Amino acid sequence: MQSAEVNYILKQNPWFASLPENLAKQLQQKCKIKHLNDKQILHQKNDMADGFYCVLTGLIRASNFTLEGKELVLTWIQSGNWFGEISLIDGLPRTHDAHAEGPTTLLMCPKAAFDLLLCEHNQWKIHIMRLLCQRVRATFSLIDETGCLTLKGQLCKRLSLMHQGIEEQHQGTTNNELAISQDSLAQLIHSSRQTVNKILQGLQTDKVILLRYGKIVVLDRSKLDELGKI
Amino acid sequence: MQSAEVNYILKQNPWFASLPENLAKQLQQKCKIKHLNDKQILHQKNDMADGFYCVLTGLIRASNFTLEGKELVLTWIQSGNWFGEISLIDGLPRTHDAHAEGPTTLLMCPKAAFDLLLCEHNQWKIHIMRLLCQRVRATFSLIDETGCLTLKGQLCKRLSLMHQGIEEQHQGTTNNELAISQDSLAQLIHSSRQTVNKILQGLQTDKVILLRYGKIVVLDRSKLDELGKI
DNA sequence: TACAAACTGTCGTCAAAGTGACAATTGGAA
DNA sequence: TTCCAATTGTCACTTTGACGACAGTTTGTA
Repeated sequence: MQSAEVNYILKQNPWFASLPENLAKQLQQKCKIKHLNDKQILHQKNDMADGFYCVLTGLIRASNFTLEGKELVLTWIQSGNWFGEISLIDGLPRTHDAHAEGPTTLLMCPKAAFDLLLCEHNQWKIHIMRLLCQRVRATFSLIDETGCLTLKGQLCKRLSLMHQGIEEQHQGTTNNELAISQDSLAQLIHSSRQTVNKILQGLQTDKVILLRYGKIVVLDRSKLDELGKI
Repeated sequence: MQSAEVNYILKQNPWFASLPENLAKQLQQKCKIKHLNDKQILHQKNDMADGFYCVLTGLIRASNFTLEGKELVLTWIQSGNWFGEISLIDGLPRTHDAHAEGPTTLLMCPKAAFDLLLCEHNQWKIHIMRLLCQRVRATFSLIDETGCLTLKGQLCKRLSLMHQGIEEQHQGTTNNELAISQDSLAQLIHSSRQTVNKILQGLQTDKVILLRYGKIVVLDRSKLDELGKI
């Protein structure tokens, strides 16, 4: 992967973009690229932290498992987003499993390097605090969504967020396609494939999306936004 | 309220107890005591942050409202727990309404003092980061609970946590009573009073709790823990 | 002691959504 | 080109739990 490409992806992320030039460079210099195949495990819940990550291409699925073995997806992490800081900071184990959803490329800043940054450059602490605040706010939003919205609302919200995430990365050249099966979507909102199918067909009838094999074409994101508003 | 009393309450909280002596003293010196009546509002969602708080006695209910006006309770904050740091750090508005549940006493560290601490004493940043990590982990737990557990499981988990919180504060002298209506419990787990009533009566039949007017007597917390395990 | 407000117990009804089953479609790999 | 696995579409069945209604109980207060 070209360095310019990596730079472009990183800069699309608001948190990274807000870093002072020198800090951004420091972090990037400590990172190495890591490739994962589809379904490959990055780490499991209760593993000790080995590094701080950023998704470059592909997706990371963060999930837990219930006692009965059902997978409970927390979220998908799209390109440009950093994750894994919690365990690095508090020294406790990982909160979730992390699997690659499709072939995925990551940046990885190893734990030792991360600790050194945090310890040697006091400026870093304030930016990590900001990242943590974003994490808390995003997680609160998730709770609000599941509490306030119907399944249709939750689905629209997620579709909208994913579409937005893709748009930010492929400025201008977006084809409005989300490569995702209805099965996976169901997992994401803790629902069933059949229910998701029914909702999606309703949205197709209303000309908000088009359904294709293994993907969804977004026709009207503002409508999705509206239906997913809290 | 006696200073010794305040000290005792503060020291029961793991985060505060983990602070170095000098930092704990600094924070405490900047704080003033604030009283709230039952149902009084501390702050509302979207207010700007005015300070960092700790519950001394009583309870704070953190909640949001849906578009239709239904209250969505995130959690109750029990004595010894600090809150309100998110908005102070990222400068964005409050994430939730905060109401007093019963007559409540707080410690308040005003925003200006908090900012000064954070800016002048570098040690503080690491402790605030730890607090933020705890917040994220607690919020993840909440999501896991709602996703994994049946309503009965969620209810048991919450009862267990509340009982534990009370026990920590009143060491030895606990009477095992949780002063809480079934209505409020229903709000806490986003359910209905009638359903909560049915579950609680099942638990009473199994001799896990006793039901009283406006309160619940915990007979067997280990059983509650077990039923609320993920 | 009487009264009102808050709380609890219980029932029937109804809508939302999980589940199993099975057929049809699509796309990639041999 | 053929075949297989993944995905989609659809239906009937069942469970869960929300909600309205109403009666009974407890508590504080006048």
